[in-house]
Amino acid sequence: MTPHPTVFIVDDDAAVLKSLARLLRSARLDVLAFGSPQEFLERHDPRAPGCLVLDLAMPGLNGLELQAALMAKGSTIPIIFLTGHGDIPTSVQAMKRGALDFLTKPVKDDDLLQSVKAAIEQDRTARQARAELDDIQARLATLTQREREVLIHVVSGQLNKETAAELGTVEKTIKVHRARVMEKMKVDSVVELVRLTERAGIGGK
Amino acid sequence: MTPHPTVFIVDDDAAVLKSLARLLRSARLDVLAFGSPQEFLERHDPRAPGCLVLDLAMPGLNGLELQAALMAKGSTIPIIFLTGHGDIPTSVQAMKRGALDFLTKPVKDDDLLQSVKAAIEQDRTARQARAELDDIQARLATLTQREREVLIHVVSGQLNKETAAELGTVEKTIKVHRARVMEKMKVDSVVELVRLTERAGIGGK
DNA sequence: CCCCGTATTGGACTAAAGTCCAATATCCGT
DNA sequence: ACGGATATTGGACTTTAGTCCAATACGGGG
Repeated sequence: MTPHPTVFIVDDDAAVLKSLARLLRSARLDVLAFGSPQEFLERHDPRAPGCLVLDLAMPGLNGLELQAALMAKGSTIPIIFLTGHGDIPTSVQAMKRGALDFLTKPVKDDDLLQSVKAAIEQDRTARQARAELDDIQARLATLTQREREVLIHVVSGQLNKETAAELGTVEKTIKVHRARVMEKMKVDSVVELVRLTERAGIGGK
Repeated sequence: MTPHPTVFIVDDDAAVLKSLARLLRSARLDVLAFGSPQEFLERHDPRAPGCLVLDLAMPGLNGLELQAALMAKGSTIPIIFLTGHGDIPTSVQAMKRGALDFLTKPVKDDDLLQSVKAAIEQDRTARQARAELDDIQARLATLTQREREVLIHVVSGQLNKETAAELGTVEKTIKVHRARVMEKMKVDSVVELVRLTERAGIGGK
């Protein structure tokens, strides 16, 4: 079902790459190593679960740039920076942009493993939340334009008669749309409907 | 009404303290300077809006310890660290624990001002959110035990008859409680009630 | 012992929502 | 032009929820 989480490693130093891969594999983790950020950026599938262990200083694209590029591509993979010559402003920058951790070489095996585990866990919960959201969106997508309008009014707490007036139709019609909305959204109470739409950012106030 | 936001500065170096205070005051900010973390910890009122500019290395309590102490006290004041001799692990640690920024001395005036402004703004929105939550909690506090139970069932999407059965009473009684709940919570639709309780972490699923 | 807050219940309706069955009226694409 | 999706509306009820007025019951406090 859900593929195994993978630890992606990007480092231009082949020796480091190999050593990191060995450490992680010894902890029963699936590892995929990349020798350059470009390679990772091109080949990485954002749908793959896991986390990224990223060297900061690399030729071509540095770590922060790769982080930005991934963000731009919509990837939300948790990133753990690893660097030998970083400075404070860079680390702070990385953390502010959402990096999960920022470790310095030489890194203690246990520190890295701990961080990787936390990253994988966070990716897992983020993906789960995302999946639920996608599910809601999928249901929303089955609604017709009119049904969507009615939905908005319903989760705004309006009465059918009010909705009817605002949409230029009669209460009876609204009831029909409303029933279809409940059915398509797979809920059996307005309360559930409110919770769903709330998560999807609809209706608010 | 809402008091002016204040920038609290804590630094054991009197010269730095004075210079920072002057810079911030020149930007029309209210400033309160403290020469030691203990002093700040004792005298700071968590209700005061603003942010904290904190030197990392200080005798007695260092910056991170003060951060922890404030957190333990329930203070959510945004913290901007300022340090001359910090290292990456410390900065990362501070950021992970919620620091808003971590700057290095000598700091560019503009960097600090920018950060302080962001911190004040974040404090403002956090306080606003908190105030709304407190308001909801206050209303919840006016409910009787029974009314609270009914509330839970209502925002779970149950019918009055179901609630009645589970609470060992009749539908009529539930209606009365329910009406009182709506009145005390100051809402006029179940939809609003769901949104309120959602924010207060009640009912979920 | 009486008053107040709380919990309950009845009666009598009004309002709102939901359910079935059925019937038009468009618009769109094959 | 025909079939399907979409939007609308009616009629006829059944369920739920909400509203008013009233009344009983219980536990504390004053």
